[in-house]
Amino acid sequence: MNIGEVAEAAGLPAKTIRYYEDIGLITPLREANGYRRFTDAHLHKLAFLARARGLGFSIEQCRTLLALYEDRARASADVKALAETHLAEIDAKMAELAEMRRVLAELVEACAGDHRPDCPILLGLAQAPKTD
Amino acid sequence: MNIGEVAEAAGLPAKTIRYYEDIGLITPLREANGYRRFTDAHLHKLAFLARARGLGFSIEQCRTLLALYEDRARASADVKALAETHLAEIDAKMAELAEMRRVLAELVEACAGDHRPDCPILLGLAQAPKTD
DNA sequence: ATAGGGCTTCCAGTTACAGGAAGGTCAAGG
DNA sequence: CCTTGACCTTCCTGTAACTGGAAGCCCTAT
Repeated sequence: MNIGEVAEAAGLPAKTIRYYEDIGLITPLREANGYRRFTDAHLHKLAFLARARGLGFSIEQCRTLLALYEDRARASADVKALAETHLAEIDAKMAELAEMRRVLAELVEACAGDHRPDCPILLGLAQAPKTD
Repeated sequence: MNIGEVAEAAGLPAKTIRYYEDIGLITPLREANGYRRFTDAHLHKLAFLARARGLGFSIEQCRTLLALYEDRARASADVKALAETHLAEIDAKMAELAEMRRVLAELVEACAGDHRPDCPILLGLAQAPKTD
């Protein structure tokens, strides 16, 4: 397969696949004309990466996951630990967003949103957060 | 005030304040020796920025908020519209994270996490997401 | 005179790509 | 045979919002 075909099949932009090669995540073969050639195994790996990225794993985490995936002697505990780390990261981000949302929603609700200049949102940003 | 003092007071790293000057968010005065000098008004602006950033507004949104803040003739509707846009962004991110979390948690739960290599997490990444 | 702490500018690195330029390759059509 | 268009290649730049570090000036205290 050429890069276009594998990109389509893996659901990744060709640009991204070239980038993954750059950083050593995959190593496609090369045709005589310089074109990259991908095997089914490459496609499989790319699809794996696409899904791992889709779950929010960082590139480095994906690199580790891929290594574990290809290590027949891995312990599932290592995979689980990595996944739990990431789960905790997700939870931390969600909590941060939820707190932002809470404060922002409160300000938005207090704002009339009309032609007048008085605005509780700007006031809220200008003043120290009230300790409620 | 010098940059160290205002950084402390605004709760922003000095580096960040220099960066904000670079991109034109604030324009401190300068002493004869080249040191930046900040007034109370500058501090006020920086604290405003710190809080807006803390709520997740982008730098460009902060720029707009600051302009609205300083425009006596603003309409609160404009502020509210911006805040609501950002609220929607937050909601979108939270939904994305929640979906990641859902799928990932499911995989983690299915994984024994022991010394054996069998791992539902890796299987889940390797296979097309099941349509449940 | 020197030691320290704070200040300056400038450059590089971070994450995970995306956009675009300049140019080679290949199959089909005229 | 030539051209056209769709692919492909590499290389360079830009993104967001800083952070870290180097080299060097400024000021105060000892």
